[in-house]
Parts: sequence; C-alpha cells; structure tokens
Amino acid sequence: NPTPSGSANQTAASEYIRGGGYLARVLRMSTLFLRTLRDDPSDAEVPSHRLLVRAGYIRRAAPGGFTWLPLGWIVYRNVENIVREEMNAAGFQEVNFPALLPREPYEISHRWTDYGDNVFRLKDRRGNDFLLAPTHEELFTLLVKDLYSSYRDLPLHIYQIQTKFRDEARPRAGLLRGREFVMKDSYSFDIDDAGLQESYALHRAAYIKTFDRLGLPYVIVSAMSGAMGGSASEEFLAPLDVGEDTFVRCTNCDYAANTEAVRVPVPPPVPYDGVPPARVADTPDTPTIATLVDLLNARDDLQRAGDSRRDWNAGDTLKNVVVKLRHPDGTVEPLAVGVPGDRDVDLKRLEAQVAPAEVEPFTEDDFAAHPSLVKGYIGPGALGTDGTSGIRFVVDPRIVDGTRWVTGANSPGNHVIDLIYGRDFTADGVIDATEIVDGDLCPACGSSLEIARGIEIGHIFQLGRLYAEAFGLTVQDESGKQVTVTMGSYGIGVSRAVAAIAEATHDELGLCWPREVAPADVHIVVAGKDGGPQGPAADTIATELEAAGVRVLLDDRQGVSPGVKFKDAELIGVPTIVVVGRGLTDDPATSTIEVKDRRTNTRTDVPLPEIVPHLSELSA
RNA sequence: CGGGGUGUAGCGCAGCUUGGUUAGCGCGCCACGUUCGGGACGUGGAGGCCGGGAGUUCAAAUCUCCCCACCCCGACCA
Repeated sequence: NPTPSGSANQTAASEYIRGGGYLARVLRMSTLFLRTLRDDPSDAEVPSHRLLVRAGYIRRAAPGGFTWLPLGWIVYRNVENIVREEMNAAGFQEVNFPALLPREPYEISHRWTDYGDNVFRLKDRRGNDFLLAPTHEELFTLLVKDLYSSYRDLPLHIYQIQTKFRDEARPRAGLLRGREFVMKDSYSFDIDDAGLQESYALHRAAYIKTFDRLGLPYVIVSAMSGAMGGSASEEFLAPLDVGEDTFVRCTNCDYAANTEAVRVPVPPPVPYDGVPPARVADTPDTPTIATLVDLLNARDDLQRAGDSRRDWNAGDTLKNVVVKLRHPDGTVEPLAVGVPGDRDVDLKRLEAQVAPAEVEPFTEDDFAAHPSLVKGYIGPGALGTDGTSGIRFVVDPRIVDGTRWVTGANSPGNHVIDLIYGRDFTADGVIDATEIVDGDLCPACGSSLEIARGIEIGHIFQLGRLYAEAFGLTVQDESGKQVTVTMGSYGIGVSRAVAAIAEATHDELGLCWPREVAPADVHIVVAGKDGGPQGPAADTIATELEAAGVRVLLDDRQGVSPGVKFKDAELIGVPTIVVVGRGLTDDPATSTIEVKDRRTNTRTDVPLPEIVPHLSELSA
C-alpha cells in the first residue's frame, strides 16, 4: 500500500496558501476532507454555486451563509492574500474592527434607521442596542478622529478584510449574495480635494492590479454613490449574465456606466418658426400611448400641419408619469415626469436622481386627491408649479426647446397636437430618469450603447466630508486652523470574488481556476491498478514537486476507477492535470507522463526524467 | 414584501391525486471478491422525527390550517 498514513499525511490547509510563506505540501485525496457529488445540488442554479458545492468547496450552513471546506478555504485564502498583498503594496495599512458594534455611531450617521431591515440588530443583557456591522465608515472615521489631529498625519490609507452582515431580503446564488460575506474595505483621509483625487487614483490603480492578478475580467463603470452620499464613484463589474447589476458600454469608445449613472446626450434646440399653433383634438378612448398612436395614424384630421405622412409613433408623444417622493423627514411630494412616449421611467434611475427620497407609486386615492389630473390624459397644462395641480413637473433631457409633442389635454378623450416645448409649455426642471435601451447614444462619443449585466466585485468612491462632518473629524492645517478631513471609501467583495472567478472561468466539465487562486498547481491522477507501479511513481513525483515548491493535489485513492478520478480532476479544476498511467514502463528512461492543461485540454506526453522540471516551470 | 415552485437517507429522485403491511429506487457509504484509461460489477450490509407544529381520522409521507427553509421572477440591496 503506497499510501502513507498517520500525522505526516495530514496537511493543514494553511500550508497550501500560495505565497503564504509556508513550505508546500502534498494534499492527498485519500485523506482530504472532501466529497464530490455526482449530481448537481437541486437548490443551486447559477454555475458558481452549483460547481462549488458539487466539487466540495463549500456547503450551505445557514440561510445566506456557507461553510468553506478545505479546497474552498485554500482558494478563498489565495484570493484574500492577493487582495491583501496589493493593498499592502500600495502602501495601505491593515487594521481590524469588531463586527459587533454599538448603536451610537450608526445613530450619528443616521444609518441605524437608513439601513432599515437590512441591518442585523441585537441587544446585550442590559438591553442596549447593537448591530452586526454592514459596513464600517463610522468606525474608521471615529478611529482616525481618536488618534490624529494634524494635516501632517495625512494622507492616510487604512483597510480591513472582515466579515460583514446584511439581512438581505433575498440571499441568492450561493456566494454571490449572502447575508454574511467577506469584504475588504479601505478608507482614505485627506486634507483637501486634490488629495482625495490622488488617493482615489491610488486605489483605482491598486484595484486594477488586484483584479488582473485574480484573473477576473472586469469593466470599470461610473456609478451613482447612492445612499452613501458623496460624489465621484466607479464600480468594477465582472461582465457576466448572472450578475445583478445592469450597465451600458459604448460599442465605439471606452465609455461604460451603471444604468443609474448614464447621462443621455442633450440634443440641440429645434427651430420652430412657422409651426402652427397647438390645437386640442378630440381623441376618444386613447388612455394609452399605443391606442393614441393608432388613432393619430388612422384619422386624416390628426396629421401634422401641411403633411399627411401618417407616420406617428410613440416617440412623438409626451408621456407624463406621476409618482410620489417620500423624503427622509417623512413628507410626501407628488412629482410628474415627462418622457417621450416610447420610453418608460426607470424607477431605479429616478430614485438615484432624487435620493435620499424614495419613489412610491401614485395610487387611485392620490388621483382622487388631485382632481385636475385626468388619468390617461395628463398634460403640461395641469403640471408644473404654475399648472392647475401645482405638482412639480420635470422632463427628460431630450425634451428641448422646439421639440413638438402630442400630449394629454387634461380632459378625458382629448389630446393636444403640435405642443412645442419652450413655446407652449415649460417644466420646472430636467431629470435624467428615463429607461436606457440598447442602441441609445453614448454621451461621450455619440455612438450606440449596449446593455450588459455584471457582478459588482469592487466599488470605489469619493465620499467627501459627509462622515467627517457628522463625526467632527477635523485636523489643524498649516496655519493652525481646523479643517474637515475629506474621505474616500473603497470596497472589494472578497468572498463574492471567489464566486465571480468561478463564474468567469468554469466550463461544462467543472471549475477551471486561474493558477493564482487555484487550490493546487498540479493535480496528479494515479491511473493504474491498486498496487501497481503508478502509485509509487506518482508519490515520488509529488514529493519532488513539493521540494521544488509546486503545490500538488495527489489523487492516491484506492479502489476508485480511473474514470471517476478523471471526472473529479476536471470538476475540481486545478490548472494542470498529470496522469501517471500506462505511459509508465519498466524502463524509467522511456516512460512518459501525461500532462493536460485543464483549460485548453491540450495533452503533452513528457518523458519521466523531465516531468518535475517541466511542471515546475509551468507552475512558476 | 408580492407572485410561482419545492421540502422524503450525504446527493439526485419516486411514492401524495384516491389515507391502510416493515417508506422505495439510483448514486455515495461499510464488508468480501472480481475489475482497473473516462463516473466498473457481484453478493451482503448500515443509514429516515417523510422540514416543524397543530388538527381531521380507527389509521397521515399522503387530507386541512399555521409556521420554517430553499429555488426562480419582481420589489429591495456597498
């Protein structure tokens, strides 16, 4: 029996971390705490979840929480270490906060209430409120205030890698959206805006290096800062369909943005000299855009002045959508949004624009409270602060001076034709909250945009002075004056990145790790009879590879057929698969070992004497 | 939080409509033997609070109600 036994055979996962400063050891599958599954787990849908469970990397332990098994923990730690190394290389310093925190700091930042049900709250034995931290801006700000008081201490960059807790309404897709997950969060502290710009650029560069090393494809998109406040903000998205974020990218230039952050190009004004005056037309039973357009095209008297082309379409109409804004102080304000009739208002985009207010639908009761609004026939006459309803009226940026519209006449069954913006009506403002569709124009170069989905793996933003002001974080400047510090905040979803890498690299056979994060460099399959020469030969190769610093996963299981071992090797996804099998003869000089690249599936037969140097070079 | 679906052995599933022996099948696991390059085979085993609770009934995996969990869509979300 070639399988060693006893404690020498037990290999701690910690000794397998790539670059972790440990001596490489051979992981033996005969004793590895691992069970691969032949069938897909029924509760897993997305590939990363399905394969990580099936290949024995993770197990579900709680709603939205996963246990890391040895192979998974090695991969996780490899990812974490790469993140840590790149943060350290950029000169950032690692700290660590508790996850269990008192209510007060979050009360000051208003997030105790703003975060709502998404935060896990608990009480201690005296009844004091605590929370499991969803993020740590408050604590970082307080820590710096605690220790620093001079501009000479800045800039400062500190970070932590820590488990975060969020009571997600719907955890899903395994590691991609859990209620407990690991995040690397960094914060920068600067004396002025120029410093913040530099810190932001430094972080951006460090993130690019990090994701490059992780082997993750990514797109950097501009984003709204959302509930976090602040100004400039970019997201790193892994462009994969399983992702939950929708973004646009230009088919011509390098513009990319979260849909919430897209700013549509504003067209030039249109001359309207000679356009006849607006007229009210009787348009019975046309409460929707589609019914209106059909009627316009069907009736001779509803054509454009001096024209009978009959080519009205939804984009010629002006749709006025009424919603309610609920402000943080509890007040509710109606808002009318005018958009071209071939478009809808995108509620996410709208909320991003009106934040921190929340958008709610306008109900039948609300219509009853505003009798001047005729449902289906709402027009600018009823809107605006000078309109009959007094409701604030904002329009899409494409509605510029001179554009002519068909829109509601504020009485049932009536529309107005040839209503011209700037001549016949105006709005209280402009809001860019219309849905973005494939083919919309790029604000940077005017080419067309395409819509794609992505997994958010990183987010950087210039927080500004929001938290510093709330917590009184000031330092003395050169002249002795107290100056409020300006901050940046930067996150990487570490556990999510593991899943994102699996998503981006797997194939139909299983996982397919980039070498930098793989649980081993080489997966050796012993493919011969139990007790045959392949076992000892594989053992020798593994030992020599270990001495050369190559991380080896050795399938030395007895009584397992070669087919099973091959399938498992492909499922586990180590980048290089080595088969010690029938190429092995009595004469070592003529023996060959099979080397397969997991990703390309290319096979090379390497003479036995050259196998260790060959694999060492591959793994370097 | 709304809509839909699913909970039976470690994994994948049948049984439920129409209540009735000891709850089955495949994989995996244990023992012995055969096999040994693409998820082998034979024989013999172990493993179940049928998601939980309350009901209906002589009798509940099966019928009723409540709860919990998981998956999908939506809402929500660094």
